[in-house]
Amino acid sequence: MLDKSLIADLPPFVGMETDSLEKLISAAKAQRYAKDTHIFRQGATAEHFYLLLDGHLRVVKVTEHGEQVIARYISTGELFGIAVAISRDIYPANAIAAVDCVALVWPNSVWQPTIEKNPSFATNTYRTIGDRLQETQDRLVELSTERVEQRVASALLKLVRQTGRQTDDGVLIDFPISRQDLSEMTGTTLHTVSRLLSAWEIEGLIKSGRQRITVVEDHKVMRIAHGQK
Amino acid sequence: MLDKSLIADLPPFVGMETDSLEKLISAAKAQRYAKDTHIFRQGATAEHFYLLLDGHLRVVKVTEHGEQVIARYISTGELFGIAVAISRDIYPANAIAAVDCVALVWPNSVWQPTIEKNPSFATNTYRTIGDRLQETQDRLVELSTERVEQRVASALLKLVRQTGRQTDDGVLIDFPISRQDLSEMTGTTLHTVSRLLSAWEIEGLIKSGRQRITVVEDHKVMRIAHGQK
DNA sequence: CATTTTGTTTGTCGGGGCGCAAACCAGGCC
DNA sequence: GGCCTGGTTTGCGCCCCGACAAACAAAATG
Repeated sequence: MLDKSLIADLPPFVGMETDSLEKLISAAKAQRYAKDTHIFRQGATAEHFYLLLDGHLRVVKVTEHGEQVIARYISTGELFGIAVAISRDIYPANAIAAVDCVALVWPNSVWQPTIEKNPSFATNTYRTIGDRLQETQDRLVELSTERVEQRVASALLKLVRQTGRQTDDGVLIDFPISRQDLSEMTGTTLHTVSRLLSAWEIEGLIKSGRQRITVVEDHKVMRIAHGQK
Repeated sequence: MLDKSLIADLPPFVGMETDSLEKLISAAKAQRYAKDTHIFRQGATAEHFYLLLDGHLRVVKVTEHGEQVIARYISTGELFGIAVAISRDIYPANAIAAVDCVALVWPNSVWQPTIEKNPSFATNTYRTIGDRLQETQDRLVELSTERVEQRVASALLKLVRQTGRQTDDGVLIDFPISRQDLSEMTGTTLHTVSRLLSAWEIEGLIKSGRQRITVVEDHKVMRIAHGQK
């Protein structure tokens, strides 16, 4: 049996009353997802919504020509797959575990009553959706007006902020991320990303290895992201 | 005094009970906005939400370097400026009248009670927000993976679908739209847009004049948008 | 009607970054 | 340990498209 303490302190649930919380958690199922497996697939009918208890996953849109675009990364403590909140009956993207993950899964039928009984939960989740809309629009602006160099730098900083772990070298992005992934976040090719990272490594701004990136001189990366120099 | 019949049949309000509708409309103020004036400004504190009763307006993000990106066009019957729905306290963009417009204006204080009393209104608006999120993400994918030619063609088709008016030449986009506007919708320059439109006009796909575009051969434009040929 | 403003067209040039290809490298796995 | 898969680096050539410039056309203004 799951305990409400698992989620009580997570942002989506702050302000919820204890009994509502207990009811909610009792309707959940915990589920493990191995690295690189799908939690749900683009185009599938949306029957559940999720909370990521542990791990990192990426939300990926696939075009009809097979190209992939990473819409966002989801980190521990975030809701995802909440198609039901915006009345969508299919998932608009794939969700793929970037590392081994644990998630709570609810059937969509739980959503409506929960929203109605818990205004603070409703507010929290709609704010989340707003955040994501805003973030997506910001990326749109970025993609429209800034050059590759700046976009890759921004993406690095966003990942660092979201999932950075302090090490003695600098701040490490705390899950495996390839050049290809970065290119799919920034609308370019892995070749270009590779070239940029190589250059930055030589200049000492970052350290990187196979699917590992550590930001050493975040000031300088920020300068690049903002187009100075 | 405003009458509820003004809005009763509009999508956001379908399913609302008559007395709620009357209450809502009685809290509204109608307001006229001349062409090219701002309804609200990016960064201003969000104190109202709006419904466009007549006209067309564009939602424009401005970057710190002064470049503009058109997030979307709003047409008659749509809600806009609903920052309050997603708990934002400032508007994330400018709203500018593309033609003379009439809008209903509500103070934000009306929002919460209306949402709570009218589940169908809540559902409708959250679906709208979902639609906009989805649309924004689709544009992100487009911008990441498709070339200028396809993006401009897609933008034309979207405008035609949203605001097209049948004429004997073809389908006219029913408000003034410049090459510059199109470039700000598609992440390119007005020069490139001008060249593309000129070429398409010679091939007979469209007819265009100063701030006027008519799509003649929508099949062919669709083919371009989908990258065939 | 003359003038100014604003949108549009068109030419030329150059470069950023993509496509393609090949070699390299690190881990995982047997 | 040795193979092999998948990630990374690097070189090269080309082309799309952005930058700049200038002329033009059509409204708007008075």
